[in-house]
Amino acid sequence: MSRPTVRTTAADRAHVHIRSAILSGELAVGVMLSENDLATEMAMSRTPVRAALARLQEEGLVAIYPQRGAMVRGLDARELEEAAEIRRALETAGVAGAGDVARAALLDRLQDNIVAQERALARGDFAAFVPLALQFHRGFVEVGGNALMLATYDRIQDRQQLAINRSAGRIVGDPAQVVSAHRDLLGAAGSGDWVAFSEMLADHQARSHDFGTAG
Amino acid sequence: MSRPTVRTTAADRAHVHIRSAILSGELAVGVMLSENDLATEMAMSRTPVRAALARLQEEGLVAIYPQRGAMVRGLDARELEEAAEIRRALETAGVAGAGDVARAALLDRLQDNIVAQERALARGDFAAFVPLALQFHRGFVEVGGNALMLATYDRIQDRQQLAINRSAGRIVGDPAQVVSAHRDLLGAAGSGDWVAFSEMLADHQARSHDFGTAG
DNA sequence: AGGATACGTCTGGGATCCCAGTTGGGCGAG
DNA sequence: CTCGCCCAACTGGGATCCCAGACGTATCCT
Repeated sequence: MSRPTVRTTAADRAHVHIRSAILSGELAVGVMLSENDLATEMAMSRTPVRAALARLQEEGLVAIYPQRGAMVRGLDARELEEAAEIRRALETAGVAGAGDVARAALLDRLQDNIVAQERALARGDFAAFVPLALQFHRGFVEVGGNALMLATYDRIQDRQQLAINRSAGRIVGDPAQVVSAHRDLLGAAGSGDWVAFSEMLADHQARSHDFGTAG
Repeated sequence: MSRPTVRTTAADRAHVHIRSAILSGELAVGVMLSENDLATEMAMSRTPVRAALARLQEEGLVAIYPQRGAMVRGLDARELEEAAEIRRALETAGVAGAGDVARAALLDRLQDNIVAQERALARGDFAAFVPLALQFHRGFVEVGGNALMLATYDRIQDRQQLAINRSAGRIVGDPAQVVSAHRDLLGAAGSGDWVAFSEMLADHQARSHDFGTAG
């Protein structure tokens, strides 16, 4: 009954450790990361740390300068806008590619999600609202049933997480308007009108200054 | 005037080497890759080879089984279809996000490309046609001016390359019809009608059995 | 005093060594 | 002859060591 597959590799531990440190804002943008320091801090060799940094570089969270060090990468406004455009494309594609039954199931699920969003905003709990909003938007990709697309979306999505935590609760835009837009989006998605969905989403992203907040 | 930045790292060399070997079909799907063999073959240590394999795993070209080895990953029909759907979403988004001047410039460029496609097909030179077709489709993403989106597209695209080389010249669908579809796509893109573009592209992909061929 | 230079110390990249886990083949028992 | 077990030869993961390159600083010359 042993589970040999769960063997958590040190490189993975290093990866999630550094990653969460960056996303949580514990490691500020621009700080130089030393393989040595990270290794000693996590009580392991430099080898897994280097592997983790390489992965993080591919994910776009750090930039490795040869013979210089690794720096926590920030995202400029342009990059955030580009990420938003990609998410819009994928969410739209998800809605467009969804079958009727999947759409119906999505409607149920996200309707509950919206209620939770309203409750969170009503008590001013932004920390609870942000994950709900992210999950809400992700649902439109999930409904398409395209695993590769969902993985691509997630890859883009979590660099967004960085900017969100940077702005720390400072939500741009009227909360009520955001929830209202979410409701409209869900309506368009439920009826399968992906053209309208895409345009509403563009508007929604622009109004909530989506790059930098939860949208 | 020295260019110290061109210092090509051994890990990069290993990466492009293995990558091209896989994409060219030199390394068949399913074969096990040994870090030792690869290292000795390329006259380097296992360290850069391992880094390269890790990158290739993230790119989806190989699968690494712990304590077992790395296997060249194949793509099943479902994955190819999913990739096609993503490419469609991104090409559509590129067209939708393009400005007027960029679209006009694209029209010029791709018109020449289509002529080259016709010439290649006329002399039955599929080896020349495939890169042209890939470049053609990529143009719709380029025109959007979203660097991150283009990078995402490329990541998805080159796993397609694998399937293309697998089918080795066996183009499914009528060549004349393919070029005709390309011409229609360019027309829709030139007028900025991204909705029509998306639907035509879906049809085009389905007709040419896009997953597995050049499309 | 100002600037060019040389050196010490940091960085990451690569090589080598060691270890645990996996596997498949061979040998022995039934 | 067949089945099961055991061992030997692989695998990749991690640790350690060594190396070349990049900076910062101190120093020396002008």
